[in-house]
Amino acid sequence: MTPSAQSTQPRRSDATRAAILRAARERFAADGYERATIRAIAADAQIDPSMVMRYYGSKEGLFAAAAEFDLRLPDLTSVPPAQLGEVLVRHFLARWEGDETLVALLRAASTNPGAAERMRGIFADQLTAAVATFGTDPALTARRAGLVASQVLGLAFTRYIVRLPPMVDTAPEELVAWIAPTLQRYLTGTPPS
Amino acid sequence: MTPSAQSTQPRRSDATRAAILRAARERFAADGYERATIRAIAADAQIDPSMVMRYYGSKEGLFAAAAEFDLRLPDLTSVPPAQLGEVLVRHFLARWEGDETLVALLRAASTNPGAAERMRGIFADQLTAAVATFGTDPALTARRAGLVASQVLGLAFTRYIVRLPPMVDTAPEELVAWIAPTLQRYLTGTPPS
DNA sequence: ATTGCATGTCAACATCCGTTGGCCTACGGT
DNA sequence: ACCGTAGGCCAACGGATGTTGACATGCAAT
Repeated sequence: MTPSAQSTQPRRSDATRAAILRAARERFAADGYERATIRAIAADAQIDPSMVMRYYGSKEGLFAAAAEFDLRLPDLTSVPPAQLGEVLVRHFLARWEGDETLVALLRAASTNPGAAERMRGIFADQLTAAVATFGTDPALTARRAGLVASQVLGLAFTRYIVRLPPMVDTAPEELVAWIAPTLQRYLTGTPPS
Repeated sequence: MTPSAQSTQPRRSDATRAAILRAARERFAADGYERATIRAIAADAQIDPSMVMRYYGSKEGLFAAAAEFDLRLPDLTSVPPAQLGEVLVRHFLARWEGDETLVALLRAASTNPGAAERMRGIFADQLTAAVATFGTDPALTARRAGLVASQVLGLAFTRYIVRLPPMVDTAPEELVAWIAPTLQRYLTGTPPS
């Protein structure tokens, strides 16, 4: 422990590590897991492919590091219950437009089992936990969270992956207006008979 | 034209072609486009990889043949307007469970541009056409169809690809009950301000 | 100044992939 | 019975990919 008494002293290669991670996220988001090659990522980051192996061990390890993600869901207990749906869609849409990590994860989850597992974790843990904070019936929270995930992921899939023209061209605010009632019902609606 | 006067006389290799196509659909559905190798498909069909090339030209050509698909949407004009949503979810769910072609297309669409293009065609053409048969405002039909696609594809993505536990465990009838009102509103609901 | 270690480069290996061309076999029309 | 041709198999090529190891370089502590 030489200069600063931090638990992890800053390494000289941090810039390189960050460049690799940034390039990896771009490539994974644009091409998916298998088409995104280590060589292409290294070229983008202007370093040698072997550095990727040194710092992240393997392609799987690189993806695991690049796909680290937090939904950053707001505290739903401080949201008026009638606006839960609207708040959620707006949050997801903003989170998706601002960070390509989720697109990378979404693309990779279709073919890579590890990515699917990670996606399952994110939505089963973070989203379910958020729904549980205000839910009444614990037996239904998982199902409500799953339904919300189905609509939110469907929105992302059609807008960012398949790029269905109507979903790409529609303004975010209009999407929010259409989809918010759906999430609202999934979250607080009475379950069907 | 020996026996029957059909325009395309049956070839002796039809059984092989069908075996290849069946194996291809399975592999594409299970592994996605890039992980599904021609060698593995040929092994499943118990033939030589070169036969795939002879009959389908290339891997792209094989996929194009294996991903041929028709949604077989029912005639929506003969459906009571209040039940449009329910009829549609039920139809999609049945179509998805009964034919793995759609799963193959869905998986491949994440990474393969051609598959995404095909998916765009299916939903932009077939679904939009079906919605247009009863729609009142032509300017809105594309958007309504896109919203329906977002929920339906999200359902498929979470249930068959990511395999989110709540979406996998829930019975089809209960999913129909939850999701039908969503499609109903996307199809016939009044647009937001 | 010298040593040690992190950083980076270069070349190569082993494997797998899509694809190709040559060759054998057996059916079907004559 | 004969022969053309379609069906099928085998071996190989060219290229790409993940991964590895040996070797250079430069910073930092002694």
